This record gives sequence, structure tokens and C-alpha cells, in this order.
Amino acid sequence: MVGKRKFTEDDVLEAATTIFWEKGYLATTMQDLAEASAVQRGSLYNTFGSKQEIFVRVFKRYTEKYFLILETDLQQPCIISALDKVFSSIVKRLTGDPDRKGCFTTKIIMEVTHQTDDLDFCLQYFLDGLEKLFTQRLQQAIKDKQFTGNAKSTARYLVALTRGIAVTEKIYHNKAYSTDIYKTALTLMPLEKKP
Amino acid sequence: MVGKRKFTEDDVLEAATTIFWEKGYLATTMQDLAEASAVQRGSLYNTFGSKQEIFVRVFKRYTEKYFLILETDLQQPCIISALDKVFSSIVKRLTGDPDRKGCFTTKIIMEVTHQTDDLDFCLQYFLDGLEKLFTQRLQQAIKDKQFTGNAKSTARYLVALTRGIAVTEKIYHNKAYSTDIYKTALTLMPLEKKP
DNA sequence: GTCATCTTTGACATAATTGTCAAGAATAGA
DNA sequence: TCTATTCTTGACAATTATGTCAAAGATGAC
Repeated sequence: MVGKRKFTEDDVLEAATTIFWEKGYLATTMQDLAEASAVQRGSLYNTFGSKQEIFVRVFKRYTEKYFLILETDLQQPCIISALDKVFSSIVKRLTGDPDRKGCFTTKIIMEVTHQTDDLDFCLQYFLDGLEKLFTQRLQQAIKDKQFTGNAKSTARYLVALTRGIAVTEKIYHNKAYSTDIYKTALTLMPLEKKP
Repeated sequence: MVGKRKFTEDDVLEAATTIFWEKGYLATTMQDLAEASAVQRGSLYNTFGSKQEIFVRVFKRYTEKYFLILETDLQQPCIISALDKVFSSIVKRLTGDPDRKGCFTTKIIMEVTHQTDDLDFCLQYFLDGLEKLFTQRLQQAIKDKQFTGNAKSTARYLVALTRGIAVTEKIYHNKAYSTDIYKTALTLMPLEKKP
């Protein structure tokens, strides 16, 4: 059958996400994407233009979903619970994947930063978003007298910590290990429980 | 001139380190390594066998050098100074590279973990080594009454933090930003200055 | 000086990837 | 029904990587 589009762009992006996640950006070929999405290579070029354009859309799509999850996890009334929820959620996702693909964004950041401006923009936008969400929540905690400290600096520190856990988790893939790390970190923080 | 080896293995490994660092493992070709080391592709196969074997030797070589630096930086008598030295040393190296290659080991970990057992072993050996060195130093600090806390958990937390800084630094490449992160972290730690 | 050994070197066949394109087929609108 | 449009499909040429190998040159032990 020829003449009418036989796929949705979102389905392709979903399939492409898996492939990019597994193989990384550079090692993924248009052939891989075509097979994974069951769409001909030519059609992918027609629809998306290039591998990079597919990737940018994949990454943006992933970013939006990630922000939603983080925002939700942060909505606990108590800052201790909120941060605990964020980290346990991260650890759960990382260690719950039988394929051990690891953290998608961290993998991509370490692989493709400084290759093209379009990619750089996506990646920085992602980290900026994390920082912003943590900062907002910490500012709220300060207002609520649950936190004493600098919101922005602490937010950056927490962003780095999430990335660090992503890296060590890739090697050890051990829930107890990753949990120990973030519990240790949270114990150190100037947090006060006021529900 | 033919008949006698015209290169040293270490020179090849040094050149290969740069290439792997810049391009990552998968994207690096034997052709790249041949050009960078000025050694024919055939000679590389003769001498090392395969790209993976070259890489394993590159990574082990790098690991040894890294351990030496970390061990040295940790040898400050005061634990506060020791950790500050370690992190400032890391940040200095990362932000001091005009090519912005980022952290070699973190990049490789996120790229190639779970591809082959040989690679996995190298990577885990590296992280295990970091943890061990941090643990030993923290145990010493406990003896010196400079630190109260769990040495092993804290060591793992510090390892994760170094990896996290490596990731955020890759994006922002900003010394003040990275410094802010580790200073924020160190401020939180139960450290006491006793020189 | 001779010979065995160790390397280099260029070549080769195979395979994979890329980006493009022309031909063909289904659909929608007039 | 006719036509313009849209998309699929298979094919193509160009490029690149891989792993191997035979020919040939230099060296050192004897």
C-alpha cells in the first residue's frame, strides 16, 4: 500500500527514543530507526529530514515528560518528603529497567555536547529546567521555614547529585547503593520537617 | 623504512587517549587511531589486536594516573582541605581544557557500560578505586576526630558528586558554577577543621 | 655474510551507511 | 471521473569501516 502515511510521528518518536536510549546518538543509524519504527528509511528522511532532527524531537518530547514527573514529585508539602520522593523516583526508574539502559539524558549529555548548536540547546534547556524546578521548590521551602540555605546553589547541587547517581547507577545497578547515596545526601541538608 | 617497529606502545596509547576522549569509544575508528598515532592501521591490528584491546589499555593507563592524582590531593592533613583540594583539582582540570572534552571516564561509563565484560571490568574498577580512596581518607578523618559520619556511605556520595559535577560541567563549562556546587556540598558535611 | 624474525605497507573483499531520486500507488477534492 | 497531491518503495552511487594478507624491507643472532 502506497500513497497515504502509514504511521504517526509520535509512534516514530517513541520507537526512536528506545533506540537512542539503547545505542546513543552517534551509534544509532537511520536504518536502526527505520527498523524500530517499521517505517522506511526514505519516509523518515521525508518526514523528519535527518537523524539530528529526529533526535531533537525525541529529546524535547522526553524533556517535557521528565519535567512533568519532577514537578509532580516535588509537590509534596514537606520539603524532606519532596526531595526524598524525587530521588526515590529517579532510583526506582533507573534500577527498575531490566535492560539497564541507564539515564537517557545523562548519557546523551556526555556523548553529544558541543557537536551542534541545536543539540546543545536541547541539553542545556533540560538541565536549566531541572535547576529551575528545584529552585522554585526550595524557595517555597524557605518561605515555609523548612529550609535554610541558598535556593539556587542548593538546586544546582541537587541537579549535580541526580546526575551523579545516574552515573554510578549505570555501573552498579544496585538500588540499595543508589538509595544510600541520596539518603546520605539528604541527611546532610539543613531541612526541617514541618508538614 | 620497514622491518623494525617505529613507535612505542605508550605513544600510541597517549594519542589514542585523546581520540577516545574526543570522540568516545564507538565513534572512534581504527583509522582515527592510525592517523592520530601516525601508525598504520595494519600495525595497530598487529600490535594490539583490536580497538577494544587498545581501549582497555588506554583506560587502565588513565585510571592509574587518575588514582595517583586523587591520592595526592587527598593527602592534605585536614579533611576539609583534602576534599576541597580534590574537588578544586577536578574542576580545574575540567574547566581548564579549551577543547571542553569533559570528564573522560564519565563519558565512557555512560557510553559503553554493558557492552562487553572486559570494558565493564575496567569501568567498575575505576569507580571502585575512587570509593576506596575516599573511604580510606574519611576513615583517617574519623580517627583524627575531623569527621563524624559513615565513611563508606559518604565516600560513595562523594564519588557520585564528582560524577555529577562532571556532567553539569560538560554543559555549562563554568568554573564558578562547578565550584559553587562542591562548595555547597562541602558546607553541608559534618567536617571539623583540626590541622 | 646469511638467515630467521619482526614489521611495515598497500591492497583486497566485504559490509554498512548515507542522502537522493524516480516511479508508482492511494487518497481527497473538484 | 479526473487530477493534483502525498507518501511509499526500491534503487543508486558515494563513502567509510572492517579484518586479513602477502610482499618486501630492516635487523640482529650466529
